[in-house]
Amino acid sequence: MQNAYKARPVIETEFLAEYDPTAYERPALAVDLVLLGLREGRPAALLLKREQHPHAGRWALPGGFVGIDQTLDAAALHVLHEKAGITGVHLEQLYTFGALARDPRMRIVSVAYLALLPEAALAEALERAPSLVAAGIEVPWSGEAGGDVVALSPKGEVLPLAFDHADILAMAMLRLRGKLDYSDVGFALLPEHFTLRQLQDVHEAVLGTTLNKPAFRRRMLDRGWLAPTGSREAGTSFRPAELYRFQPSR
Amino acid sequence: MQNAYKARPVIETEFLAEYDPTAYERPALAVDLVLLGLREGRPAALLLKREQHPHAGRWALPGGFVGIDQTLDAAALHVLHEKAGITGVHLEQLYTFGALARDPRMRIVSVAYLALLPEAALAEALERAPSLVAAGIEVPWSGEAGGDVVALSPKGEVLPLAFDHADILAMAMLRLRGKLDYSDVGFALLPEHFTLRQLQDVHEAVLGTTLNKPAFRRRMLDRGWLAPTGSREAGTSFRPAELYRFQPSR
DNA sequence: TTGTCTTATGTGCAAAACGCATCTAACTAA
DNA sequence: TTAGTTAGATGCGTTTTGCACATAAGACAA
Repeated sequence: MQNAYKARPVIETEFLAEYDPTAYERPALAVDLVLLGLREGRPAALLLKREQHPHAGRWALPGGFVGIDQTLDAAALHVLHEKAGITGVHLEQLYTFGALARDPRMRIVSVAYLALLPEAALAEALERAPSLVAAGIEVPWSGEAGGDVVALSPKGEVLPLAFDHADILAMAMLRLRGKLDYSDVGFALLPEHFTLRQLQDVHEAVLGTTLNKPAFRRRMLDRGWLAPTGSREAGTSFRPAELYRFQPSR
Repeated sequence: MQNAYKARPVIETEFLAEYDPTAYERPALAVDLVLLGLREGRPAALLLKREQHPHAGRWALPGGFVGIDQTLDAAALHVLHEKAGITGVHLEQLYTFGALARDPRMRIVSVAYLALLPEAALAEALERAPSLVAAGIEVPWSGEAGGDVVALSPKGEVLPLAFDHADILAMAMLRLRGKLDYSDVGFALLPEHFTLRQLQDVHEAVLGTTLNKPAFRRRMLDRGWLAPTGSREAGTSFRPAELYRFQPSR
């Protein structure tokens, strides 16, 4: 099967490209952002309705091309700023999508990013960019099994997604679920001060499960990431909960 | 701080690019492969010595440009085939590196891939591509802390790495360590039939620690991924171990 | 003032997972 | 037959986890 190679040594067929890569046609390079937050205890992503030709009427992730003098992270920050009007949120690279016919107009390779928006940032984005819609993301698989996701309008209608953006959203949920309980990403969805119940709500919303309260509480407190602020939640008609801050481990 | 945006709605500055993206200069797009296997119980990556201008004399990961009609995975498989002469090994996308001055010649964005080579595939690559060198990878941090890695020649000399390939190697080790005990990637470094000891050796080499034998054995057997073949290891001067096959969970 | 409602927070305990020492099995070589 | 070596199993104390339940702290209404 691979014996055809035994006879001849490996030839560096790329050496021409190494010397004159401009001789080859290049794919266009873009970034697409999953702007993810929580609405009423469920994951929600900010989407734009496409008005123009390819996939007109379908819903797309905010994105943009990568400038020749722009790093990938800078391009993602630029989209965050220009298309959602926000800064200062958690942003991480997700995966790079390079299928040939992702975009029917031309070959575009897209580096997907995941931005995590606390409730305030999500509201701010909706205010600053009125064309954005917070679509509920249904994840019909459990754990890290993977699979499709469905985007729903605030009224509950299924939103058809443009390009391969359903795949990108699925990858975002998969990665977030995978990282949630061994990393500190969960805190990126919370305001600076939060209660243990809010932290548990974040985990339950992302994982799509319910969690045992005393066990969750113990596990989180034992991690050493939570610093009590001394003050308490206000405005409840019952016992107010302690407010904590996220303290990155020393 | 972000109030400057309150006055004006978000403008789609990308719409020109959406219509005529060829008007913008594009970064070149490449793939770089971490070909990782184990040599004498330690991680090893296949590197090429650069003979030409940028970083001449330094050691680089095999890579190549992404063709306009090539998916990213296809480009990675092509490199695997042309530069290492192998096929049929585990290959997964790692991360995309896009720093502005990664390559001094021009702007090149590179999608890094991780290929996991069982011992036979590693030997085959070394035979088919004699310019490849199996460099030992030292990982001087524990767990998933992250940090630098060092490449060593077979004689133990430090090999200076080209471009940002040290970062790519570090990312490869980080990801592999992270995935090792919740996924089935470990089996990608083993032949079809293997003993529990060999499986443990793989885990120990990747993690850079020793593991408790009975606990490891129990954990692996309880996962349901191991199917006993009924036959036993040959050629030992002591009790031969049972050979297992990897059986993806039903 | 007191009792009720509701959620926060703490406790006790059984089940499961894990680390570790140790025991037995199976094979070679002398 | 015996020594040497590693595979594989077992027992047990410790740690982690799941879960039921008890107690604490606030608002509110009678």
